[in-house]
Amino acid sequence: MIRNQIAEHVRQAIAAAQAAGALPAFDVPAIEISRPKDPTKGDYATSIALQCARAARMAPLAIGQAIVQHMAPADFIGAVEVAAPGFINFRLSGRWLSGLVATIEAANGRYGDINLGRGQTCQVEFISANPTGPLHMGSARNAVLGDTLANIMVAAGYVVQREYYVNDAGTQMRTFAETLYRRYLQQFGQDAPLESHHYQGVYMVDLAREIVAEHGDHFLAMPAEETIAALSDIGLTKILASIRASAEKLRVRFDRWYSERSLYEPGGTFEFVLGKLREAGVMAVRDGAEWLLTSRFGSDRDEVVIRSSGQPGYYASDIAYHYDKFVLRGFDRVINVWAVDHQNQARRMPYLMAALGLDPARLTIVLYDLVRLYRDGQEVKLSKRSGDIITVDEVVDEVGADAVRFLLLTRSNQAVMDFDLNLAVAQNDENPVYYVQYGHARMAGILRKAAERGFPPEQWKHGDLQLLGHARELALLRKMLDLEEVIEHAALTCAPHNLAFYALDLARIFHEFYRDCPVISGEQDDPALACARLRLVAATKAVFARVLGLMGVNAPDSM
RNA sequence: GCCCCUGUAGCUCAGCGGUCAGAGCGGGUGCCUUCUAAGCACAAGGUCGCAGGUUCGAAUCCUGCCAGGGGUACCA
Repeated sequence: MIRNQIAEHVRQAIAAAQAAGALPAFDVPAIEISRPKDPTKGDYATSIALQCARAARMAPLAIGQAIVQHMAPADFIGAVEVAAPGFINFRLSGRWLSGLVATIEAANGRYGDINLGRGQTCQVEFISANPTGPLHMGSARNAVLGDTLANIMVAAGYVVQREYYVNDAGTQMRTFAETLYRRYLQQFGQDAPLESHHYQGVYMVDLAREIVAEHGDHFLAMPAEETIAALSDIGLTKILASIRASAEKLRVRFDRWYSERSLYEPGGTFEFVLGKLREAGVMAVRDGAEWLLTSRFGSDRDEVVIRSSGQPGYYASDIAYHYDKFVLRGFDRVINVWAVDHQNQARRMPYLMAALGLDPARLTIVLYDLVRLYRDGQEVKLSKRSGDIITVDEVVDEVGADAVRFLLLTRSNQAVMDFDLNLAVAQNDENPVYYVQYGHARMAGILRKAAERGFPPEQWKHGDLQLLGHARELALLRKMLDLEEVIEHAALTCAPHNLAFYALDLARIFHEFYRDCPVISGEQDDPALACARLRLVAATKAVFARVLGLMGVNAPDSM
């Protein structure tokens, strides 16, 4: 990354200045290179002179001058300036910048890849919605965040596994089965009213109807408990199939669907981990329940693992599941994407990790806020219980996966998102996804037209990049140069929305270029420039395709 | 009560310690015989919730307050 090269260059300049006596000896802090907000200041800047002023007992400006005077020339540096109150501003050379096109070409569609992860394994667990009904829009946000984050981690050099944790154990599953049982009986005219805690949604009626169609009255003759158990399995299979289909509509696929219930098989993970924790002496029986003593690891409370009823609590699953992730399967890192209503649980996970003897830093919980759906200015309420739900399928069918994915990525994770169905479906310039896709389509159009007019790729692929020097061309190059840093930042902060805003920026800069720099309409005047610009356009197209690809959004060649 | 998140242009939101506060949309004015006008240009629009503090420097960090949302179970 060029930023690191500049930092190293500055470090050497300081050492040289100190060796020459232009600067006194002092410990040099880590040199941070930032991007000035104001592009007229330069491409990169460092405040190192300001930071060293006290240690060096010199005025920041004088320090800056001394550093710059002892800086070796480098091909990537176009200009260096010291600016008040003590910044050193760098401008990249046009020659070096235009060479970025060749770098992008050589990357073969993978420009932007970095080696932050160094091949470590990273599991991203996301959606993991209770398998008791169709996916709603909150889960869609989870799906898009998790899937995009997984893509980002791959680009950042991790080996990634995508997992859906199926909550097929516990009370919500029991409630689901009871509901299904009653809906099944109702299909045969029996009086089996739902209670308030049951799932009221009409999809449960549809499910019961489907089961009647496939199995008839077969279950009526069986004892209730047996029927409930059977319906539980059948219903779970069907719901999971529908969740899988909904996820695929959003272009989300999992490497593994992990069953919570499997943790509790005899001799399974839960038993094993519980034994280990008891052995380690971090379990205690109190009030008839068995607790994990997380207070020993910094928590303000202990957690119930086995309830006084003898049933494991939800913390039990977390313990076994995360032991499985880190110890049995050996992931170096794990990212869980959870909705904010799990914030309390999220806060306790580090203590659980510590109790398991694992470094809490290996687990990252990404919390995201609610999605509020609006249609015609009115909020559309979501509730699985009441049955008044807007499903992912309905929204994707209405607005398309591209718009859903892009819009869900235009908000930072921890911000409540108002999802405007009218905006999403709008096939016009109000919808930012088209602004970006249109940029890609225009590039494809240029390349297509170029081929028609006697400029096929073999004609321009060796075009002279040194001819690129127009302000719009350089602006485009600078933006493309940012991609590695954007991916790094997105990976470090688990913030996929950075990609959406990057794509929007890149599109704007491309559209400006498009207007001011005709690529092939002026080729009769300067075919060499046309060739250079065609290379630039092809590289830009590749960058657009890459960013949109990371977001799971299509990059159309025409619109 | 305590904890977490959010409060930035008319609207929806980026930016989260640096050198004149940004984008998209909406509203105003221009630009299509020339690579797709789903575009571009120009102008307009902001006490970065409020008050203190830290710092050479704060929208960004700290404290307090105000407003909105979420969380605080032997539910998941």
